Amino acid sequence: MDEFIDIPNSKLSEKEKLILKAACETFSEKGYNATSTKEIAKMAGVSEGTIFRYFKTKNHILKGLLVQLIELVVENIALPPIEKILQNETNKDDKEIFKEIIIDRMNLVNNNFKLFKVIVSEALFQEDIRGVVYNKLISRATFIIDDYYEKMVRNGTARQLPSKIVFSSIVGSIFMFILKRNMDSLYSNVEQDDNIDKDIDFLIDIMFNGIGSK
Amino acid sequence: MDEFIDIPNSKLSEKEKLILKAACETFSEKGYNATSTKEIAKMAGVSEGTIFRYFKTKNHILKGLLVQLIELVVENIALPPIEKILQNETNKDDKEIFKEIIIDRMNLVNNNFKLFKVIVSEALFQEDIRGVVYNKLISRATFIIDDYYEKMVRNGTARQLPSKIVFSSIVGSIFMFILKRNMDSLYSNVEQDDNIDKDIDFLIDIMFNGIGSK
Amino acid sequence: MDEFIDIPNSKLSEKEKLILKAACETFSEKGYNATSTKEIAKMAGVSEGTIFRYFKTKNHILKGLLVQLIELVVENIALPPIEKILQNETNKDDKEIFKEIIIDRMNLVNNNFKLFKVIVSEALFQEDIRGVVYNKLISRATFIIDDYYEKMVRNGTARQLPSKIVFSSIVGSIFMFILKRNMDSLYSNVEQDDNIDKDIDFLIDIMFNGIGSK
Amino acid sequence: MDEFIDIPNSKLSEKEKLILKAACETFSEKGYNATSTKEIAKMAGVSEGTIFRYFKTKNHILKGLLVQLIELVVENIALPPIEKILQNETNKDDKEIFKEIIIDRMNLVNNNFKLFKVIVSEALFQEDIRGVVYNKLISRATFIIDDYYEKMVRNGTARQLPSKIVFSSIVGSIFMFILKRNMDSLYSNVEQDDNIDKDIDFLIDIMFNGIGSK
DNA sequence: TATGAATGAGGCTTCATTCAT
DNA sequence: CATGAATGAAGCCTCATTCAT
Repeated sequence: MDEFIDIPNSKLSEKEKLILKAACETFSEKGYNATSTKEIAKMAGVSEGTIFRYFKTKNHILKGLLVQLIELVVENIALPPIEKILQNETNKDDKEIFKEIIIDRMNLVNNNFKLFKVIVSEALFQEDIRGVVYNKLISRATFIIDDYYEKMVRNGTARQLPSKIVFSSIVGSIFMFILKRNMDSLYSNVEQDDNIDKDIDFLIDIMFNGIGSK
Repeated sequence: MDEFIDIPNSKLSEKEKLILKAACETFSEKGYNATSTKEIAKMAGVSEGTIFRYFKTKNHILKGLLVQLIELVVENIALPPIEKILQNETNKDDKEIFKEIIIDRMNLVNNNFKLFKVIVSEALFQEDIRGVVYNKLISRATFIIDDYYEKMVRNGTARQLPSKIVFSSIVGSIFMFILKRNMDSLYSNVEQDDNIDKDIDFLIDIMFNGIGSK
Repeated sequence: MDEFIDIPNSKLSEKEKLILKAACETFSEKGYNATSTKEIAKMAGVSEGTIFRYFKTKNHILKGLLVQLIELVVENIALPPIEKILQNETNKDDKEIFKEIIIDRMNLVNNNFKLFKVIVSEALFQEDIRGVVYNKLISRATFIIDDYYEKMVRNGTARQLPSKIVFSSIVGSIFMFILKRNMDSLYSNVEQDDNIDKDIDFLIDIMFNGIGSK
Repeated sequence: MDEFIDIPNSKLSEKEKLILKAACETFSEKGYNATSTKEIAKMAGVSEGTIFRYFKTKNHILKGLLVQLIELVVENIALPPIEKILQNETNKDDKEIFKEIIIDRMNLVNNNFKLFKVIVSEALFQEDIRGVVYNKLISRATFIIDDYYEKMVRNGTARQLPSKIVFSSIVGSIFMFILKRNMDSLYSNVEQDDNIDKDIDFLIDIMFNGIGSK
């Protein structure tokens, strides 16, 4: 329920990358089920038959994307900003570091928004995909956040609270922040004063100090 | 796609309700595309032909569900707790009221989780559904939250912040809180000390005061 | 390995009969694998989709034919001529009865030659089909022949020999007789003096008395 | 179909033999149509492309097997035992010679059972294959048997009967004898007292003297 | 000469939708 | 109104065959 997705040291061939890219594109536009292998083939610029040389099944393409996503996240999980925090040896303000992380993660999500969208949407209905997402990604993210939060508490920069609630607040806020930005840019016809840097400052401010007055 | 969704003051016939209920059930389990009309028919206990007497198209069933969702939310939008707040005349603590609202909304979501799941997952890929969701639900929710938040500011219980960031924080936190609870109950094999009441208190605490120490 | 072919009290619908007939026709001409369901559909005068309302799978069509064959044989297994012999109460000469049986069986085979051809050819390669053919048909036929032969021995009209060799001789002779007649009529361009009645007399003569002189 | 089968004095290259062997193996297991060229390639230990260097078409592989079969039979057709008979100069009993032939032929068939199976099964459906089988093999066998039988008649060891009926009896008996032995060994779970030598004696006994008492 | 990647036609099967009963 | 048989378009996938390397 988990290990049947083996994450190979996936050096993908050029063709495989082409196909996955095309699949990600079309899946994210029309959804997995509504996308035909013929469409993927056309977008990838290969014949339909070729797809099945590289992916036994249409569903295996999805799994391929999942593997990509996992690698992407895993590879990025121990990146500088987070290392810094875990090492906790800078003299930077906690909020400053937090901001770096948020920006870093936001970029990760934004740059791979389609990939996330495809995986999440299919995780809703495919048990095995869901299992992998939960075990490989969510539980890992939870662990990191918890670990980090714990450090903050020890450092005296955060107060003692149930970590799972803290998780919901932090991750939920960031997630919705990203999501809303994406949707607003699609739907809102009002021109936006898009000062993202300040926005993130506010977001962090709320995380640390809440919305309550003093 | 087909044509625009007109939200009738829909008094649904018994059969229509049966079908929508069955569709909601199966869609939420397998997804819209992966569900056949035959399955819906069987689960609803009607013939396949009957479905098409009430819904011109399979996609119209989905639209039917959307309409149901909208009515559900709209009907509940001016409910007592919110009224209280908007009237702002109680002597209750703001947090107390907030908690009531959260619990109320959480119940709404939990009781209709499948419906939400179906709509959200399809909104990801069907332009017209997405449009309706955004315009009828999200923008409305935004408006309400904004309005309420503004009151709090005026009352001096909240400090002045950009409302869209406040929205992300509040809605994101609550959303993730609900989502995580649902997922943990599915995947975590650790027995949970499920003290939801306290958890919500903490959630609100964080909203108002942040996670920062002092 | 045997019972998954359940022989229903197969009152076949008109459509099912049409499809099976068409399938038998095309299978026997081109073979099972080389026949497309589209061809069957066209020959049956129905749409391709219709086929799959009645037969879950292309292979189920074959199974359907097998069931037909079994019914055909089983229904015919206790027919008058054989009954007569088993009752053994006529004053007819054994050879006379034998001849009746052969003619009767030959007609059975000739009238359903295509059906036999299809089943036999597929039994060569499909394990489950082969199992059913062996258990339902061959072993049954063996039993009948053995039983009958034993009677002849008791009656003193046949001498004591190993029954399985007797089986090979009798069934093999008849089988090849039928087969050769069919093939000759296809390939031999010599006009045949087709005196089947006399031929059968000779065939039986050989069975009873061999080809040796005196 | 493609073109006529020319039976070259086929000295096959090593590769060709490998491919034909592999094809014979897989065809006999799964049937011609159900076997992919990729499977043949893998079993032959060559690449798929190589196959098509040696055989223009998948069907040409089958033809290649047919040629092999024909050579096999033709080469064996004038073998010592038969020569002996045709020369008719031994003092051995006719039955003795007959037995030798049967055993010899049986071995031929048994050793090349898969090849026979493949050819026969495809001859059922491929017109050109069938033609070759009939003209090159069956008519030739008929001729031999007829010739031999005629000699026996002249020698006084067999009585005068229509040769085509004699053919059916002899060939059918032997054929069924071999077939039944093969099937019984597959399906019968009863342990067999496999005294093949005696069995053949009985088979010949029946051929010469029939099953009738005295 | 040998390889195996690439192709695209075609096979089996599903399914939304229609319509006669 | 309700049914469910019929349809045929479209989907996923296989495979014989070609061809650049």
